[in-house]
Amino acid sequence: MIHYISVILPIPLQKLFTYKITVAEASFLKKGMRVAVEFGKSKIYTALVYRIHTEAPVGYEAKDIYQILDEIPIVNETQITHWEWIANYYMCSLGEVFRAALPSAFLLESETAILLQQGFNDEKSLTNEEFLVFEALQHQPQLSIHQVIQILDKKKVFPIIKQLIEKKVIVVKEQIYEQYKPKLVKYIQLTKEWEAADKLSELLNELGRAKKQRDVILTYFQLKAQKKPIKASELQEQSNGSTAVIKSLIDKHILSYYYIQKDRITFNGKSSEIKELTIHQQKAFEAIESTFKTKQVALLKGVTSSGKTEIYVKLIKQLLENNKQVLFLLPEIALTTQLIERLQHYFGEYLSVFHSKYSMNERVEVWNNVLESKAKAQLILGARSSLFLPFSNLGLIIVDEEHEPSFKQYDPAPRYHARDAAIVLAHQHKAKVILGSATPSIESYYNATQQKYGLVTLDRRYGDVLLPEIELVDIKEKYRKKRMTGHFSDRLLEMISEALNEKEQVILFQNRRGFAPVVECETCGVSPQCPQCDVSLTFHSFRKELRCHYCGYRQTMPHNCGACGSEKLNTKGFGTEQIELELHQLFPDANIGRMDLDTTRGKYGYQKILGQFQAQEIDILVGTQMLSKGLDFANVSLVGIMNADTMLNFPDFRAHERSYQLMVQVAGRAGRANKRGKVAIQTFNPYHQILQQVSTNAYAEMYKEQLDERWQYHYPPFYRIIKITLRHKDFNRVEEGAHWLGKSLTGIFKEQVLGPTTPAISKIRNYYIRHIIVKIPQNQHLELTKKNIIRVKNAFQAIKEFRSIKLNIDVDNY
DNA sequence: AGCACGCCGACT
DNA sequence: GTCGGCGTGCTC
Repeated sequence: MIHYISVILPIPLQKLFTYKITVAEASFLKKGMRVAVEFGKSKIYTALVYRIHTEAPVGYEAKDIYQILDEIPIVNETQITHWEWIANYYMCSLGEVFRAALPSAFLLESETAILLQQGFNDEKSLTNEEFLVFEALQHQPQLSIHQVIQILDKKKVFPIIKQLIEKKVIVVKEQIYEQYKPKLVKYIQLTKEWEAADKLSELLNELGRAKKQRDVILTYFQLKAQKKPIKASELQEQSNGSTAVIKSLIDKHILSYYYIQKDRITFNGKSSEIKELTIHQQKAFEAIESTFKTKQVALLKGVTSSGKTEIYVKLIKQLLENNKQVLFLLPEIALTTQLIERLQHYFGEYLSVFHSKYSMNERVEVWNNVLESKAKAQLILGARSSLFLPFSNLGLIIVDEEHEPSFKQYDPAPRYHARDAAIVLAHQHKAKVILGSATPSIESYYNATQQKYGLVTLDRRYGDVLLPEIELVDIKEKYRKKRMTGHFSDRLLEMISEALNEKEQVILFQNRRGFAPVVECETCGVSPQCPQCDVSLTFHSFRKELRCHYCGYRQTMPHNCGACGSEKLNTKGFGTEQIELELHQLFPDANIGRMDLDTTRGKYGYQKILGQFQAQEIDILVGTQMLSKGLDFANVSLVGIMNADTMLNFPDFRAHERSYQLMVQVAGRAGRANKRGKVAIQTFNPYHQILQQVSTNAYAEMYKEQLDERWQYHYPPFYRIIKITLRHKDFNRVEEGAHWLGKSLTGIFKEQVLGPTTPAISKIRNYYIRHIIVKIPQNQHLELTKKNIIRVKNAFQAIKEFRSIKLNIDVDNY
């Protein structure tokens, strides 16, 4: 009897592939273990055992497997079922899900390059073979697995590589992550005994003759008046003291040091006890519990700063006590904020963080801990990909900031929505789901009103802090009356000055980076375009260059118009850079920071900026929507939205919903315990219904209007959308292909097909793009629809002229 | 996807 | 005469 295994390969092919195994291997292997297999002429892939059987394949001879990679399955049955749902629902291959699901360290391929790990010197601990690889790496920067095979002159090198990784001799290429060393900054404060202001004279007395020390203390009090944390270096400099003087004050227990990690946001509260819930929180908590008796999903709609986290904490605690695993999903960017640290305070030893920026070793470690259901992996905090961890006993999934678009993966496949996939996963585990948001997505709120989800609302802010006061500033009027300075209205400037005078911080939001999105010739009206994309180039004043935000193309800013030679080049529109520049001129004494893609390059870029903001080294922070994600800064009293109109006019059926969410979220950054925050929204159209709704916090009204529109124009939640994208370098080729595909689909789905349409940006990186949208009414069979689409797709790709057209399908592209 | 095979243009 | 362009087909 010959034994076989069918395996999943990490490639976009629908099929499973069958390999031959020995009897011994057949009894050892289990579904969910990895094997290395040869595929094609020379490639070696990591594959996952899907089925062990004795059915000889017909039509070809099965190959032997190359090697077994695991002792025990690293993927469980539930996961594979979940993957199958994803592959099926989002119309991609199981292999693509497999690839997305496993940390790359689990997917060693023959192409994988091996590099030397810095700092290894314990050569004696290596075996002969290991030493050979080590030595080879002394002479060349990297090795491929093929080269390792040659060097060792044997076929099975995976165990050796695995050993070398474990011994920290080598790293695998994808693994070169920027090493993050936390930088500590020394801050200084008075000790408890001397903290009270009335002790100042006593203190100065005490110091008596020590003039230098008295100077230091006096300087300390001066600096303290600025309400900022005081850096040790700053104190020393300002007081003309020396390290010795400060040292002696430290020794006398008058001053003490404390540290803030420079690049990282630090949590500066100290509580690690789980807080008592307020009455409102407690009510919400109980409502969730009773919802869970009859429903699987609860939507928790809580205004910003209502203390949703405390409710989560209490629920998590309950589940952990019952030995259930909890998954806490967050949008990618929110993961670096205070929330991690807060939860670490509560659940330190049970919590692991998992996200794609973590190093490969860390991710493998978390994976293994979850697999073994270890104590420290009972609560997982992570971005969307943590959905794929090998949970065996999941009790609750929390999707915080449920409305966030970053839960949807756009590229590459699987194009899944983590919120929706989480609900399915929870269902498999018979677990519950909480969707939390201050501004729920229309779909989720609709599901709640349809009784599909339970709805729990929390509309009191913690400590009854008032919601910020929102003021709409009509800049059309201001321009007319000449009350604008650059892009600032007199009103906004007034508010900024006020905040600065009070030593409070300001956040300014402008959802566009760079200096100006368009450069235009005054004489002939021509503006420089990207040679590879259908967009005009954005001017970045920092490097005096023009950049394309889609392909990264850059050129130096020309002196005259490329079309007519005129030297009168103007900029149109504005971005964060320009706002920053104007601020420097308007408030020369303020410290201004900017946070956008350009200043947050590098892994810890934005943590650094946020750290500075937290430490109040920055008074005014200008940024893009990065600013909106769950950051709480105690000292921010004013949020300004520079221009609300650009986002409102975005051509997308969700533009209004998104604008509402974004503005409410950004506005939520303003305000603190003892003072009502202020928000200024500059707009040309203050009567726009969305702006009115933002300013009056009228979610229900916004929801109703949006829902009507969705109904009228056949959008979700009433219709599902499948978006097909076609891309090709040849304009005519896509044009024809899209036309053909559109016609075929229309043949089946009639007026439910929209397009082909040319997107607003019709070319990116020299690829011309076309979209076709299929709308599926609720009563239409989804499976069947997808089958039909796949049939048409196959027919499309059978036509040889169209085969080179890149085609992708995005289900629920929102 | 990736890769080999294969058939046509512009170079030593 | 060859190098290399990318269209085509296949991968257990």
